Amino acid sequence: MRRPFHHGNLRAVLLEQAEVMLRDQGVDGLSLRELARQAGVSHGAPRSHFIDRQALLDALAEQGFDRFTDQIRAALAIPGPIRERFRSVGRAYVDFSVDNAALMELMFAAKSSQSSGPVHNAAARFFAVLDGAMPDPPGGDHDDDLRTRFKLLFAATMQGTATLITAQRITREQGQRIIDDAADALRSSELGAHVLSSLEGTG
Amino acid sequence: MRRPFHHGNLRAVLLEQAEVMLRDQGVDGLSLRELARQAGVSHGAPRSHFIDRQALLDALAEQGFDRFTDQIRAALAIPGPIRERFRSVGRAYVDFSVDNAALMELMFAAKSSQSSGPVHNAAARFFAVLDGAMPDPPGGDHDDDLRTRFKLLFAATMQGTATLITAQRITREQGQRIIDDAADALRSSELGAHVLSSLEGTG
DNA sequence: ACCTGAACACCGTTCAAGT
DNA sequence: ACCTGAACACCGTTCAAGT
Repeated sequence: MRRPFHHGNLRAVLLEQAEVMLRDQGVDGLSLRELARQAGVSHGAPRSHFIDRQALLDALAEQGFDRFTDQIRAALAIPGPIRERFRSVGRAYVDFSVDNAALMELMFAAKSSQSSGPVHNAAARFFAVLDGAMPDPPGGDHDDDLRTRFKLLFAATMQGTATLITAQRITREQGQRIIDDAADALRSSELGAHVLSSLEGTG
Repeated sequence: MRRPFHHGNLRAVLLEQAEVMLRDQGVDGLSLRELARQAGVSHGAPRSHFIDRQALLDALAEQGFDRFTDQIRAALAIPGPIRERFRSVGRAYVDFSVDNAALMELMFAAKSSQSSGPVHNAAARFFAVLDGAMPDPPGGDHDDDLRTRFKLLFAATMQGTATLITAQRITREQGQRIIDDAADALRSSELGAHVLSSLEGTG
């Protein structure tokens, strides 16, 4: 029972194994030839599905953004007051980032910050959902600039917390505490007061 | 006038060129053989100064932490009220991180988060100086846990801001705004009130 | 349309040998 | 102590040829 000439499933298998390899060995350890070996095909075979190594990394980044988006969406689905929403999103953001550290590097790499293409679109979808963490106030008389500043401040805190945990400078527990403190500090800040006043009781 | 057998300066030259290469091509583009070529030595020569590629990367990370430390120290040297100190440190942190993005990756890589060795020590010195952004209150009756939480929250915000700029998700100007907003939000927060009350008028 | 396999130009690492 | 240069085992990429 020899393998057929056509694998039939190669692209999916390569992506799946690539993710395992990425997690275990990091980006540097991700080898196309090793991937081909594991899939039982010749080293030239991946070329039919990914034009080069970067194309495979881009596909991983795209997939990563989609999964990340799902996680944030799930966190947003949990009902509760606005403070609880932020904590919930923060937890989801940090957890995903820490559990997929090497993947996050790919996703946020300058290379992947393309101005078009599938990765760009997946990233755009992600940030759109993340924006949903703070729904538009019912009135509509909000200051868009203040809202942006508020959101970016929280996004930066989440991202930084994730980086510090991944770099093993702080523990996961300390990271969780940072998120909680950030949610509190933001709420009680002048910036937060402006932005959140019209949202109280929304979630 | 042929080159002498002993380069005499090879280690320093390799490190210097490696930093240029790191900035221009990223970590992936940093090749020992290319480095040797530029220095006019054989490809085996670097071995006498760096046992392997990672050893050179570690040396770069160590150097990076030392320079980063200097930048933070310079920012702290500027006199002013505590709010201004935080803005100043934040600017320095973000500027260095963005201007040395590839180097920062090395410095914060899990590989470099060693429990001993020169890199670990350089990192420890850095974080000690960063701690100095918030000097011990004169009274001494402060809550150490609250201070730690306060510092980590600000550190996470700086780090996250830098990452978002490097990933080209936000502009440098937006990043600067985040730092300013963070300084304000922290100050007016309950956490900030507890921690900073005994420090007002210190700087 | 998908895969093979040789070929090419790169790597990092090792190590005996030279100065 | 420092450097050379051959050797080895890996890469990614290209491309004619096979099915």
